[in-house]
Amino acid sequence: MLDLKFIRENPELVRKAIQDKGDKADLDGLLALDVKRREIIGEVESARARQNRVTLQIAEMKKAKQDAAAVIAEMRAVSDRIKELDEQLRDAEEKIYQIQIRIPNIPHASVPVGDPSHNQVVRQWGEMPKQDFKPLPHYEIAEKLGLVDFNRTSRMSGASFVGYRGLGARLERALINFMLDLHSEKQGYTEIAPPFVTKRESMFGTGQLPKLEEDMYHIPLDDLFLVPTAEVPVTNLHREEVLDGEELPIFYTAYTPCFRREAGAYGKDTRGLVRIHQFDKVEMVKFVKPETSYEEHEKLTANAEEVLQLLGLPYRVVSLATGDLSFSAAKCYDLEVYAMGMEKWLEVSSCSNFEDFQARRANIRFRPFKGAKPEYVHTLNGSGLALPRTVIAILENYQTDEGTVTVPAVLRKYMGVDVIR
RNA sequence: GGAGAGGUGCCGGAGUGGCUGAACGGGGCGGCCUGCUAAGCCGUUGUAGGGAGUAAUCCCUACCCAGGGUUCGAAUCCCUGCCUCUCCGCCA
Repeated sequence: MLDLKFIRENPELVRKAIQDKGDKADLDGLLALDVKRREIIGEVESARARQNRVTLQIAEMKKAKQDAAAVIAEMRAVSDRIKELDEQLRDAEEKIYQIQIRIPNIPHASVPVGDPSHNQVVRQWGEMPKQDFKPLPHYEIAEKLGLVDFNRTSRMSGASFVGYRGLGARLERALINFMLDLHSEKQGYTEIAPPFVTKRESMFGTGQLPKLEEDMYHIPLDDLFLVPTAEVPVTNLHREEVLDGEELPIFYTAYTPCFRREAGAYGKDTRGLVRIHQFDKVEMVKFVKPETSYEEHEKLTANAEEVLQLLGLPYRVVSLATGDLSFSAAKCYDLEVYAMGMEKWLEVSSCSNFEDFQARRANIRFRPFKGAKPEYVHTLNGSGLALPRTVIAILENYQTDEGTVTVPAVLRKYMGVDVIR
């Protein structure tokens, strides 16, 4: 969330951000309430100052065995007035807060302004795959090779739930291990194995709540949420902490399944593995000093790109326009892999810089040096990568005219086979 | 799941209704002193909000896990929540 003082001092900047992101937070309501709030504070604090003075007198009088009844009666009225004002203040602050937490982060100056049609392809990597036979879509390949149990798992858990079998299951596990190994051994990330459910506060910290509650799986009995991404548990690892400046930057990587209700997305991309309620993902999360966050953002994106490069999958990097940017992000690159069978670019990674937006919500700070005031860190995260669409690209781009799938070289040691047949 | 204990400043640890933003010890920082062995002495050491001033700064308010309540007045009493620890039970 944004700092209240910042909003007060830069209302036009905030207004533009709300507009550019296509949001409709009530900025004017907040500004009016803020004026009211400060009026109340002025009054209640002077009343309290008086109360503090008189209360000492009462103690003196009692010690001197004087009758304090009259003064106490007077103070009772003051006390009542303070309570009244306190209530008004609480009410105003709660209303302000409810608006404040719904104001989106401000896009960085380098982000293209406009709706998603203004997304910018900033670079492209790899050869577009070509075959002299008619490539099949992944769901047909998976069906023929017995890699995915579309029908049984739907019967068991509902539509858009998918389970893997045989070499399909092995491919899933191979990809997770390959990605975690790359991030932790070569790219300097510390591996985390977090819980797959979190409390409400953690979902709030990273910005999923309150806006996206209907997209989350919720366990009412314990008021817990299934994680929609490892970003939630891993970023919240340092919630309510003041980190030592020397610890920064902190790089984490984690595998989790991701649970998303995808409310409102029914009928879109329903075929195969493109959009499912539970999918595997390896995530990277960074906690950095503010002045380095944009440099770290580029590096994070490069780290995700390396996964695709090593897998030999062609992709492009898209800088999201303001209208496509998530609520919490200041800037975001999407990585889109090309899948030959579907003839589509599929989003497999979002690499975002949240600046201090999440850090303020989750209260994650650092002390730049000994004795200095704590400042908010900048948080970033990026998928490295989401598995199902990576699997789509592998199955489709590596298919042969014999109906088999060649295993990408880097995965062979994890798969134990060179060809899926 | 049952029973109990507890959450105080950077850390340890006092404090059970007014004089406590908080004793004492440690650490950090600043200074002094010193040839006697990683010593001694003195001082200092939180955050947030509101207001005044060009500013250094000053005034007020709040904060002893969080949120409510009782009271003229709460770190101290009551309620709720969160977290930690111990014992018992259950369990992969």
